[in-house]
Amino acid sequence: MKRITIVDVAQKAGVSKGTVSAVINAKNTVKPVTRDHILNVMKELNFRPRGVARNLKNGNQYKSIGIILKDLNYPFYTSIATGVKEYANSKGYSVVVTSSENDHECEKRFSHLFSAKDVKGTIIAPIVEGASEIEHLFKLKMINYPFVLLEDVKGIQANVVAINNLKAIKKAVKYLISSGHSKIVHFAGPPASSHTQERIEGFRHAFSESTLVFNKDMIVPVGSSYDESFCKTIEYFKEKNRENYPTAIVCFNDQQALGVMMALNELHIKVPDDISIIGNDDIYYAKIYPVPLTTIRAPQIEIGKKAAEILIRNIESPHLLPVEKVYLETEFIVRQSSKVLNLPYPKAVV
Amino acid sequence: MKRITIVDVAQKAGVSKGTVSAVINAKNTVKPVTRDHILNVMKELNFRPRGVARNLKNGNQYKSIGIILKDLNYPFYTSIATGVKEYANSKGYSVVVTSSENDHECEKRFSHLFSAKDVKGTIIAPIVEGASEIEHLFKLKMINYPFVLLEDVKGIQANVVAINNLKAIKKAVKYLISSGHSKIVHFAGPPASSHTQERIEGFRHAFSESTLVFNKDMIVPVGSSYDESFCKTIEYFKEKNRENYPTAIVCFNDQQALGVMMALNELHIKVPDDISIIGNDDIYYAKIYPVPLTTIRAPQIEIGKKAAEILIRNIESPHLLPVEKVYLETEFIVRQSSKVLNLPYPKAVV
DNA sequence: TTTTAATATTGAAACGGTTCAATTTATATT
DNA sequence: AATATAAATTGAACCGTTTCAATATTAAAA
Repeated sequence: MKRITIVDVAQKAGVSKGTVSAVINAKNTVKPVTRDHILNVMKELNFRPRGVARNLKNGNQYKSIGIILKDLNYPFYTSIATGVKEYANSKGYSVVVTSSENDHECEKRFSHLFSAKDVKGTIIAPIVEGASEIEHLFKLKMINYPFVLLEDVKGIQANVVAINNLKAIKKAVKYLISSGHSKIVHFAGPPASSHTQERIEGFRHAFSESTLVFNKDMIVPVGSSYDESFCKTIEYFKEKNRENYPTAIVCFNDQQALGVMMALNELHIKVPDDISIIGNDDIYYAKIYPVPLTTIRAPQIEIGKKAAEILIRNIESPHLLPVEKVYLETEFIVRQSSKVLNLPYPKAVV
Repeated sequence: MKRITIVDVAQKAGVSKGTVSAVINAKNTVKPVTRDHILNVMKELNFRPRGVARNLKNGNQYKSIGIILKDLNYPFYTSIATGVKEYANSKGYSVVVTSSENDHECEKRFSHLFSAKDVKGTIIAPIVEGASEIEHLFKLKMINYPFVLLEDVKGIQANVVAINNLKAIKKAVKYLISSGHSKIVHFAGPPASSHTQERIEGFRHAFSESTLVFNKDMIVPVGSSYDESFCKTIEYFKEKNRENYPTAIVCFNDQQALGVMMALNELHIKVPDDISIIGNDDIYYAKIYPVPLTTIRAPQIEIGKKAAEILIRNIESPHLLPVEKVYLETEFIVRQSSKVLNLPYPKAVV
């Protein structure tokens, strides 16, 4: 079926392309009767002017950048998007967001989509699992399309803004150790995620730098979703005697931590009196809970802003810029889900 | 500064446009040495082929639709987006999401952006406050650009998929009344939102259909954010004697309800023993709380799917389709934040 | 070396609008 | 009615790519 163009409208209405164009663009040079007639013909033919064609001549009416997240329903990502938006808007860019839903094909499709739609640059939370395919990133590089990754990807030199997961977890574990915890476990994230590996690594490192010894039973495979974590937690504690309970759990992320806390609530295990819980990310909902969550705050807004800053710098530069890699610091936030067991120097009784 | 085009590259590289184009498109007809040379020139000039121009000839490589939400950080909206995505993906469309952040200018900008970028159609959560401007919607209509609204907007005939707020709240209030509550209040949403008005209206209606009488002290202006609702709740109860406490609060939405519950927790008022709380929306996090929230479930996924269905039907139809308006039913979900005070026919003691 | 086949490159015609100087038509003025 | 002016319409050039038949170049075969 042939696509309806402005020529079809012009023909059927018995006018020139120029006049139809004037109607489309609401110019006031068209005689009302002509205008109405053309409008009618447009409706009859269901003519929809192609944005692409309109913009070819006009150029950059609207400047925009894109973000490809992994999950639109996890507040961590939407907060990053908020940061991106803040910076981008201040520079006159609109931001469009998409989510790959952890699907590699989807990520590829979007990266092409954005470059095809003249979205000037894109911030990508890349799916990196094992030997991940990155030819789509190479394609973007080839056409000098500006992009920034939210996670380092091996095998390609590209801009990155991320946090240091290893260091972050280490800080948390060391805090627990120094507050007298010795039975600490890590509820790990989804096996495919690179974050999972980095956080396990950080957990282990913390032990190697302390007097405690690491053993691999300390790593419990759990996953990141609330439901998974709720179920796995119930299982985990059902199989154990009370004297073998850990005194602290370092969670993969806050969503998991919330699942853990709900499960413990169900099991009548008190947080933080019986067990300390530490989350990761500091999502919005981590505060909205009767026992606010101690967590490792990733500066989500800052990540977004920094990524947007680098992206827009690249977009606006007339010449190709060298690659930048930025790792932002995390902040350990103590709330009420964790507890100091004993201090190195016990408080004197007054 | 002049924009770099494929002609500049061709000239500098001493080849024709066609060859450069072949390189850009990774055709294997180019001699490696030529290819490398052209690639170098592209880098030197920082040449970025314009997607718009590439797509003009190519046509619809990628089909996509857009969504303009009001707030990317409120799970209610992102759940709708998830529904949209499910349907759209099944039909081969990619979905791009934006948020107007309750800013009317932003909404306008995006609606133009999408139509300009050849996003085939858009689902819009319109900002309707007072006599809201809707000329941008008229503009879309004029060019027969397909769109679906997530809220009815007065003054324009357009596709709508929404819920019946009035009916929903009414159902909840009637439930409370029939379970023996008589001191019921409504914590209202942001004054500018049309939802706020509709929900107040529903609240009032429920009374007019019962033996209880409505008075306007039952409507407490609170707002929708967590922080606002936390503070206002503290204030509200600080000013009251215990005997004047309501026995039930119908909240504007779940986020507000969570703020209320946290505040009550702070005030040592027990939910549901002292007060019943009813939310609205049934967002994901309404379940993730030690006292799971009784709420009025808006079928978010379904809303998204239905909107996408109508949108895509319109996109793919060769002729202009008549306007559709769909109102989906809400579901009242009783969890643990509400309590039956006394049944109409008291249970016999066995 | 010539012929043939395979490979690489060219360049003009699209793609579907917008723009704007030139032209035509309508209106107002003398 | 003729002229000047204003309003409406036209149409060719243009935006920056891709496409593909035609051509030029190179490699293989005779």
